[in-house]
Amino acid sequence: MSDAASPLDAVELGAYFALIEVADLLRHTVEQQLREEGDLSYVQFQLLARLGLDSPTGSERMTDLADGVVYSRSGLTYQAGLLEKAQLVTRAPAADDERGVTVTITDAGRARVAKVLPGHVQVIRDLLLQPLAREQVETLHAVLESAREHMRAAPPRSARQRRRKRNPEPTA
Amino acid sequence: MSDAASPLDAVELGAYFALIEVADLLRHTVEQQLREEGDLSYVQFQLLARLGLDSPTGSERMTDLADGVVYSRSGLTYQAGLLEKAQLVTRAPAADDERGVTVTITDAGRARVAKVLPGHVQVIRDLLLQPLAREQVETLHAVLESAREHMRAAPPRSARQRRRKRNPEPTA
DNA sequence: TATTGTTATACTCTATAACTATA
DNA sequence: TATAGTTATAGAGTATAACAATA
Repeated sequence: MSDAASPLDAVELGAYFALIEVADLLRHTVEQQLREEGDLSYVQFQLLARLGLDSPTGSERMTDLADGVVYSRSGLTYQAGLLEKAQLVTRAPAADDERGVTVTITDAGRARVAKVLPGHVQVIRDLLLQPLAREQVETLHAVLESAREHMRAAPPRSARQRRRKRNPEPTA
Repeated sequence: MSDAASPLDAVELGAYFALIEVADLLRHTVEQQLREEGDLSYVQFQLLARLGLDSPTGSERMTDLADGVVYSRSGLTYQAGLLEKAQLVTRAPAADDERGVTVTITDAGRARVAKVLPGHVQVIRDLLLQPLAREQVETLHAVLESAREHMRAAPPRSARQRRRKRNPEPTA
């Protein structure tokens, strides 16, 4: 609760900058791969992966789908619209709640994910995992998992109004 | 060199997804903070930080400035233009090479960085560092540093034409 | 009244290609 | 010929606010 924010030391700063750069570089490369091999943006891939790999039914409500992928509702509507236009998902009124919309992945959607996945994995391996010892991957996992849990639990300290909480990733 | 890409195991996948989500969440929060407290985008902040905190002279060539921050030359021109319009940097022909342009941070630019830095540090602390033990921060740093080094050295395997190599962060 | 989702709109950012000028 | 940087342009994505429909 000190209000004189002490500067970060070299290790803290290094961890932060390395995190940002590594993630940025990785994401940029993955985005290219997804675009070239599957004509998908990263967000679109995430949505398809949630539906195709995570959901047992291949369906999810818009609201649930938004969690962890998008920061605004209209953003999800936009992306879902693109996926629908590309025939990769369908949208239909939710069975139980007339206000809701259920998004369902199509066979073409599943095929698209399958088409893109090997290349995706390859990028992650080549770019991120390759130089790391197994033990390092394990610590990386553990530490980032702590951070993630904390971030999900702690909404921005600065009392910003909550937007969308973000949630689990595909368990592929 | 196996061409049948074996899938990633749970730990590898977890490390990847956690990395993406943590970085995304952190970046999103930092971007809000920078926008609100300093009317800066993250890229603009990075550029100012390079000039103000890294460079002894407060000046850098466009090309050097691009490294590590931006993926296209026109993108840098655009951002530098915004910073110049906001009086945070100046642009002038390079002394030695008539083709080049030297970007220099102004006093107002330095002031802007100073204004924004405490809040920036606070976000990183609260959101990323707070739940981690010192030892975890150290391993995180070490592991990500390996990954970063590897990424910088290894251009996209898939033989993509090189865009811009990316480089060091502010040593603030 | 609160929630779900869409629409309209405006804006920011990015990238490609064509171009100018200097090395 | 190659490099530095800009410009024109076009497209993708995001967010806010207003709105309609249902709970």
